[in-house]
Amino acid sequence: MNIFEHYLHIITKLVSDNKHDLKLTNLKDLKNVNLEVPPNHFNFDLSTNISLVLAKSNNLKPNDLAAELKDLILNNITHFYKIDIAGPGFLNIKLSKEGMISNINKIFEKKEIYGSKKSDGFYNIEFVSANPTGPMHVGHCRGAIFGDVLSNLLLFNGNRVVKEYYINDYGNQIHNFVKSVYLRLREIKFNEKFVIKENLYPGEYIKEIAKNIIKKNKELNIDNFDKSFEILKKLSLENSMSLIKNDLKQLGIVHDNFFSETELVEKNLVKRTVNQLQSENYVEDGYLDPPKGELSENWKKTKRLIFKSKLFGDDTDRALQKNDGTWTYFANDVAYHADKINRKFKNLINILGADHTGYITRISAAVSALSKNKVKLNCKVCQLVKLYKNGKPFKMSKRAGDFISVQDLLNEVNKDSIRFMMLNRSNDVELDFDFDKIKEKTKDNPVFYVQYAYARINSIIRTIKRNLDDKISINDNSFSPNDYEEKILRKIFEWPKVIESASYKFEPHKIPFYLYELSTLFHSYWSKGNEDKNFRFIENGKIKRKESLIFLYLIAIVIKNGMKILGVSLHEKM
RNA sequence: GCGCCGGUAGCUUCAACUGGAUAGAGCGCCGGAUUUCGGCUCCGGAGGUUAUGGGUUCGACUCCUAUCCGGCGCACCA
Repeated sequence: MNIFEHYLHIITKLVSDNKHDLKLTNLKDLKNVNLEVPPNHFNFDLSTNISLVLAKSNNLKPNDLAAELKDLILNNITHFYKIDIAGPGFLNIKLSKEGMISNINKIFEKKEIYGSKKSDGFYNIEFVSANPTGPMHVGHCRGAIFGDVLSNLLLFNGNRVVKEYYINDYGNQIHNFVKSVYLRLREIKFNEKFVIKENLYPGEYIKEIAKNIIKKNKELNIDNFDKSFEILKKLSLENSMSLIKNDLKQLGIVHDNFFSETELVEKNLVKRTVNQLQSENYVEDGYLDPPKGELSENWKKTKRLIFKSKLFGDDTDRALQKNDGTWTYFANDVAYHADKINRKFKNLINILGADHTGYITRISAAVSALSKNKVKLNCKVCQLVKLYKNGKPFKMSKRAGDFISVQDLLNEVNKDSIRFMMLNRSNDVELDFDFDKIKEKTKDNPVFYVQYAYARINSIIRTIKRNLDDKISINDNSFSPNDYEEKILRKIFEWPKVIESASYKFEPHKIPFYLYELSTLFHSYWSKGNEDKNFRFIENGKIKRKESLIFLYLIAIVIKNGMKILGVSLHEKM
């Protein structure tokens, strides 16, 4: 239920039914007509550019057409009671009491699904996919939360969504990781000193993993690295994945599916995918262009299988094989995406960190080639997070090899604050994450501010001995909102629009922004009661005006729906 | 050098509903309210050539183009 869509449909139908009277011969631009929120100072509920759009294609003066449309609309739509013509020919519309009541009652019926828009997409969202070589660090956090909330958003609209984690458990990094565990094991068992060398993982957590492995596998033979590699790999990965899953869990994130790169290779999916592309002439045995940047001395022109991603707008073709003939990371990833396509997803979304931007074109090219342009891959990039504490950049002064982990973050601030703040900015811009601000109980801390609004509402509801779950509706026409309530109502009506635009553009940050604005309106209304006793909600333990009760319920519904999508908890008391 | 992202008020903060009206918030600054249903809350004010030049049109922060500044990326790594 979106009143903008609803009335737009009614208005355009009305106009096209009356096109002769209006002397409209050309209605092809009707699809460009929109119904929006008018700028604040106009004090109207709806605004449409219909006369501007239609005047142009019909050679009429916008203001003349506007005058005729105004009468037509007012005479036919009982939910509207006043229309002004503004600026070059905008129609600003005010809802009638009947219109308000009808829409408010619909919200009370919808309740926890108010704002959702019925869709039937089938999405695969791949996010986090942190290398399984240790616990998660801050860099993963933003993308993790972004992916999770985007999933919630799409689910809210009724889509089917699979949240997926691609485990990069193959290749050199894993080899180095397992080697590090191996050396730590020997350190424990044979007292051999662990020497930090290039490519080895020095972090303390490796010791923990090693201890863990020993504890559970007393008989484990570690005389020879190559011989025990496979079993060690398995044990090490189990450990690191459980670290990661624990981090995710504490952030409130649960994936539906973990997809292993090793399995992909073992099941021969890479070879099959490459064959498929080869038969369609997208893969050939050839030579790569030299690298574009500084010429490296290591670069040699050698023949190998390459994917012709230039055909899909990439600036160079991409290698599928390394010098030694094994598959590149990219080749495996292409196979992985082929598998996603085979699983019949209609929409693929990858959430990436800023350092993977350069990868987007080639993997998108691969998806286009594999699906014959039928499946769309959307890559959303999360920019860097900069941590601040006491006004200064926050760095952990631990010894080399350690980094700021998700655990470090969770030791400072709770999951709710992290989630809200990580989303309180567009994914396209760098984000400053300020520890001090998040702990404040002030308006500066958006999480607190929104949660506080909800707690205040609950306080009132408690005082008058009602419950937010009570059924409520408007049953008579004496309903008469004041100025504050009209503003709040407009904001409430905007909610479905926020959801639509957030899900259409994959921009969940619009939700925290919106909730903050809604909370501002509420706190402002509340404070009016300090100034002027007439604006207090309660007198002698009873609600004074039934209108205010309606609005408290409306705000609570929307805050609740919004925070549920964000995965941030609310409290009745704080 | 090439590619991607960004450049909006004094600001190491950002919004602007996929081309609409007088470009909005926050911080800071100036002024005011408040012995409360629930606490650092509220109201008002000043502050702008949207990085710069050109173009597209009834209309541009938004699209095109050139330039400048900042970030990230440019492997046979993952």
